[in-house]
Amino acid sequence: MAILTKGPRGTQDVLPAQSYKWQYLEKKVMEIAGLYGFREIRVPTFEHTELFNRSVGDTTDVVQKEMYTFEDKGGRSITLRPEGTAGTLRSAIEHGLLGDALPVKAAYLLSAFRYEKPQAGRLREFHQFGVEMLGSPAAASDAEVISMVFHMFRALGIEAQLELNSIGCPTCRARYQKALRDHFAARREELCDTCKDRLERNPMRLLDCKSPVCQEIGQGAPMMLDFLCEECTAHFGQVKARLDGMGIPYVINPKIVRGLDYYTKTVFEFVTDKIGAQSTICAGGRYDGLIEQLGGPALPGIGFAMGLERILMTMDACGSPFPEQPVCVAFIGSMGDAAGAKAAQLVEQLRAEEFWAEYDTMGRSVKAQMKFANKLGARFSAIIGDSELEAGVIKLKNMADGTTVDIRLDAPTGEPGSLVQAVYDSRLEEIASALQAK
RNA sequence: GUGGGUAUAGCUCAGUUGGUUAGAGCGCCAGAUUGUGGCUCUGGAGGCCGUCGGUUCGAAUCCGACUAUCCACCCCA
Repeated sequence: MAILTKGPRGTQDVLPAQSYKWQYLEKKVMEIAGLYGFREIRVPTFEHTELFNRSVGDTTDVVQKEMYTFEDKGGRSITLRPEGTAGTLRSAIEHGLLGDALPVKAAYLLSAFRYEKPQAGRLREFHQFGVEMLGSPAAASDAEVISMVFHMFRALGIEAQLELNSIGCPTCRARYQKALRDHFAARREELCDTCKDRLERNPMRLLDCKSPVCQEIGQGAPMMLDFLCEECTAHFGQVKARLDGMGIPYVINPKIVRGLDYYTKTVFEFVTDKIGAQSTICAGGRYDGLIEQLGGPALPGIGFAMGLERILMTMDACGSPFPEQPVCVAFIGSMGDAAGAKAAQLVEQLRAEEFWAEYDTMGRSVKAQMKFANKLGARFSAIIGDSELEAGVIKLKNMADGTTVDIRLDAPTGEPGSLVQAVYDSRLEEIASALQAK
């Protein structure tokens, strides 16, 4: 197919027939976030490359091989955001948000970009909803953020399992990584090639290698949770206690290792078994040193992001309910110029009352107009021709049962006999019958 | 970056051991007595059979490369 008529690899169009699902999801999560005090923040699509190098981390895959980085015409190194936390924190620091009452709670809906090989649930441009809660070191904030996700998923009809871990603070993690290196270094030569590399760069990744040999060597490897310092142990205990208290089920998964460098202490993922290999639909954690590292005050923070494409896939797989799409209330067809102008007037009256209404813009036959009205799912239709114009009356047809009522063309909008009034009346009957049905 | 599958109409897909003008369903358009939808019937439009090369008298069909796509690894949301 010609390059002009094909979107770039790893991108996806949301077509009109599907966009209502996105609108529903975005509205729902933002509403719930609002109940928890999170207000929307909007940050740029691109940032200085250095911001991501510092926050996400120089050694991570995301920074090393997945960023869309380019030089702008002013010679600056610019990167399309691969995630939302860095820009959000940069913005909070830049605008002094952290000098206000704490905690600062911000929520975002954004697109992010990573140069990866596309597969199910993984795109090069993808969309995230996420929040950042800044300033609170307490386990209560970890629990609040996690419980918010829990409630969002319940509202969206999503089944997912919460997995929880603590990766400690820089101090206890350093001790742990040393112990881990010692464990694997003893049988270094048997490890797979990537794991030999991991041994130096990111030893915690050794634990979830799929190679049977590496897994076997990993048996009996030290566990992070056993190396947590006193403070980190206490914090993790409090998070679990809070979640228990709120009745939020979780499993401890000591193998959760976030791929972004900034995480400390609590890390968590919500995973589902319904959408293929890319099963993490929400992930986040605490990042206590990050704000300071980016040049802000020494304040802790916690946040998460959920991948909206994956969320929608999960909702479809779970059979989650979506709101009904709006239906066309009336199609006013016409024959001839004068009638067409009148139809347009009538339709505008309905639109002024916030009804979806349509008229013919194609110059089609009456039959074709009716067919189109049917395709739109219009509740009512009418055809205006010379005789209707002369009589000043049109027949408004109920498309469901074929019954008609007379509408006076000259009746003002609010009066009986007018089109708008007839539509309102019909809705009253609808509501009444709906009530009776219950 | 590494594997494997796939590539025919807007969509979902047939297409025999290579053999004439490449098919179906859905969708779209138009008709089936005057100006009325759904159901039914009839007709129509719409394809460089992903691209390039090879084998062959002859390729949608066999072979190769490329590209795209899907799935998995990896990574991550």
